[in-house]
Amino acid sequence: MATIKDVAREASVSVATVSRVFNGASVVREETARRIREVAARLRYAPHSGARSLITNRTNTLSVLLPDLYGEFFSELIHGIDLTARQAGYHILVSRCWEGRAEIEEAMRGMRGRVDGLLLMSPDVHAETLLNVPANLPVVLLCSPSRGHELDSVTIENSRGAHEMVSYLISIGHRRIAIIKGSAGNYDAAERLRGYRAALREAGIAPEPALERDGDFTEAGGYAVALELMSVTPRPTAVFAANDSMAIGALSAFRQSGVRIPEDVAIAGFDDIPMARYMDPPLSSVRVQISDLGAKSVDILLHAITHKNDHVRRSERMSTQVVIRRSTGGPPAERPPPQTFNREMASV
Amino acid sequence: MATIKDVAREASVSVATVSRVFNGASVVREETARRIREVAARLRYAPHSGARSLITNRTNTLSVLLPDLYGEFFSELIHGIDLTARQAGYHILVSRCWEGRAEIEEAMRGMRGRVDGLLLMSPDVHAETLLNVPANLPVVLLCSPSRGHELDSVTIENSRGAHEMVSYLISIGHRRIAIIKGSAGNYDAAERLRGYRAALREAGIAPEPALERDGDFTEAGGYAVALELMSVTPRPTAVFAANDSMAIGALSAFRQSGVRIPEDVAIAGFDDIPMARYMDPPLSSVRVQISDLGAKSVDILLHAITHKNDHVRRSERMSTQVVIRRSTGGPPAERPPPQTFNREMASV
DNA sequence: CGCCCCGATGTAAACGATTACATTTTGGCC
DNA sequence: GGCCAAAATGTAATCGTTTACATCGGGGCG
Repeated sequence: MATIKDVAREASVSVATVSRVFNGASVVREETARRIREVAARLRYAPHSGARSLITNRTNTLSVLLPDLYGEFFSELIHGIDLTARQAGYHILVSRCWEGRAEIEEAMRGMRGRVDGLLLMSPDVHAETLLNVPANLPVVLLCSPSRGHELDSVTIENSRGAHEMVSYLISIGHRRIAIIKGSAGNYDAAERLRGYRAALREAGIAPEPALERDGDFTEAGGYAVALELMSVTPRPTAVFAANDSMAIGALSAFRQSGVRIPEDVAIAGFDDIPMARYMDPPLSSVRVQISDLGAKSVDILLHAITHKNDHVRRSERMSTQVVIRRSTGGPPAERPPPQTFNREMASV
Repeated sequence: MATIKDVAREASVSVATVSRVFNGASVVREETARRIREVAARLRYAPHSGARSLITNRTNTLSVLLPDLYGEFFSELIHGIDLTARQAGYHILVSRCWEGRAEIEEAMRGMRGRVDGLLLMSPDVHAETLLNVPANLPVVLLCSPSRGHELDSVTIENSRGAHEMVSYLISIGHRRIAIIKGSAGNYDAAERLRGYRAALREAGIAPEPALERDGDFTEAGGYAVALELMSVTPRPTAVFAANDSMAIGALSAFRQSGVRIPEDVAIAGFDDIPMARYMDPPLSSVRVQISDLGAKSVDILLHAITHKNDHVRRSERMSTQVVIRRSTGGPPAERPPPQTFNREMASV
C-alpha cells in the first residue's frame, strides 16, 4: 500500500510537504498542494494512523470495556458514546470481558498505545484494585462500584429510583411486593435491591425472604422467576423487577397463567427501554437516560485526556424518573400519586 | 509511561531481550526472563501496540462500519462479531456513518493503519463504487447491495423469508395483506418488499398501493402506520411489517384502538428479536440468526486477511425461518400449514 | 588445550509518519 | 541588479517496537 514516501517521490517533493498538505498545518503553495493531492488520489494513499499516532502520541480512539450486556441497554449506551465521541473526532473500540479481574487487567494492558482513554464498566470488581495496568491511562468508571475518588465515575441513582418506584407501589395500597433481583454481584442490582428494602422498611413492612428472588437481567430469567412467584402464598400483589427485560418476561409468564395485570398483580421494571411502552399493558418503569449516561461519561473522559489525567476527579450520578403506565394499575381514587411521579400521556 | 527501553535499562539487558520475553519467540534464560518480568510489572510496562503494529503490519483489530441501527439488531450483530473476533484475538472498532458515500469513504480512509479489515454495512450505496479508499483493505459487505463478486458479502434471504411469511398468511385465508415497509433506500427493506409482492402475485392477488406503506424500522413508525391503516377501507386483515420493532409498534396501536389481534387483524414481523415471543399475543416473525450473521462475516474477513486479500470472493446468504406464534392466529382447521413452517412450543 | 557449536544476548535497521530547524526560492523595493 | 524578508520546501531526528544478524561465552570432545 502506498506510503507518504511514494507520494512524495511521485510528486517530486519531500515527505514533509506531503505531510503538510494532509495536516493543513503550514502553508503549501496551492499548485503544489493540488499536485500532491492528485498523486495521493491516484495512488489511493491514506495516512497510516498507526505511524501517525506513534509520534503524536494520540490515537483519537476511546476504548469501551463492558461485561456481557443485554440488548437495549447496550445499544443505547453505545449510541450515546458514539455520538459524543465522534463529534470530538474519536473512534471507539469495544470489548467485552466477562471473566473478572484477570481478564480486565489483560484487556487494559492490551489497550496501551491503542487508545487515549478507557470507559470501564466493571459491576463486580473494584477498579481501584486492578494491578499492573498501564499507569496514567485516563479511566472513567461506568455503573461500577467505587471505593473513593481515585477514578472518575458516572453511575445511576439506582437506589433512589428503586425506592421511589416501590414507594409508589406502597402508596397505591400494595403491601406484599416481590422483587426480581439482578445478577448476583452486580453493582446496579445490589443498589436497586437496597432501594427496594429501604422503601419497605420506611413503610413499616417486614422484609420477607420468599419475596426476594434471584434474577439475571434476561427475559427468560424474569419469566422463570414469575412462575415461581405464583406459587408463593399468599401471593404478592406487586412485582418489582430490577430491569425491564425481566419485567417483560414476568409479564408474559403471568398472563400465560391467567393472572391478570394489573388487576391480580402489578408489575414494574427499571430502565424504561423503548419497548416498555409498547407492552400490553404498557410497563411502568424507572426511566434512566442510558444514552445520556454514555454521552456524559465520554465528556468526562475527554476532559481527563485534555488534562493529561491530571485533573480533579468527578463522580456524576444520573438521575432517574418514575414513569407510571398501566402495568401498575391506577392509584386508588382516594389517594392520587405524589407530584414527583410522572404520569404519561395515554397516547403511546 | 514506561517503554521497552526503560525496562531494558532497569533490567540491564537489551531491548531485544525484553521484546523476546514479551513475545515468547525465542528462548530467554529463565532467570533473565523472570527479572525482566519483575521490572516490567514494577514499571507497569505494557507494550505499545501502535509501535508494534507499525513494524509487524498487523493491528489485530477489525472495523465495523454501520448505518444507524436499532436496538436488538445492532446488539445481536455486535455480539456475534465480538465473540468470533475475540476468539481469534482481534479487537473491534465500531463506527456509524449515516451520511452516505462521502462519509463512508472518509471513514474508510481513516481506518488505514488502524485495522486489518473492514465489515461494511452500507444498505444504500453500492460499495464497489467507493472512490479513493485504501487499496487492498479486506472488506466484507453486510446486508448490502452488491453488483457482482468483487467483494465478499453476506446477506439475509430477505426476499425468500418475506415470501414464505406472506404465503403463509395467504394460506390461512388472508387476501388483503398490508405491508409496513422498511426505510427508503434500504437494501433489506427493498428485498422484503420484493418477497411480499411476489407472494401476492403468485397467489393471484392484485397489488394495492394503499396497502404498501412507508416505514422506518422503528416502533414509533410502526405505530403511526398502523393508525393510518385502520382507516383504509376495506381494512386489511393482515399486516406484514418489515421488522419486529415496527410490528410491535403496530400491535400496540391496533390494540389501543380496540382492534383485536389476531381476530380482527393478523400481524407478522421480521427478525424474530428475543422480545417477539414475549408480546401479547406472541409475535409471528421470520427468524434470522443475527449473531450468526456477524460471526460468519468475521470468519470470511479473517480468511481474507490470512490470504492477504488475494482469495476467491464468497457470497453467503443466511437462511431464514418462519416462526408462527399467536399474532397471526391459528391456521384454518381445514388447511394445516405446510411442513416447512415451524410452529413453536406453546411454552415461552 | 584448542576447537566448534550452540544457546543467550546485543546491535542496529526498519516500519510510516510529524515537526523543529535549516535551506532555498520568491518577489518587492531601491 | 542586489538585498532582504517572507514564503515554500527540504533534512533529519524521533516515536516504541520487532527481528535479521552479529557477537559472546561456555561446555563437550578429540
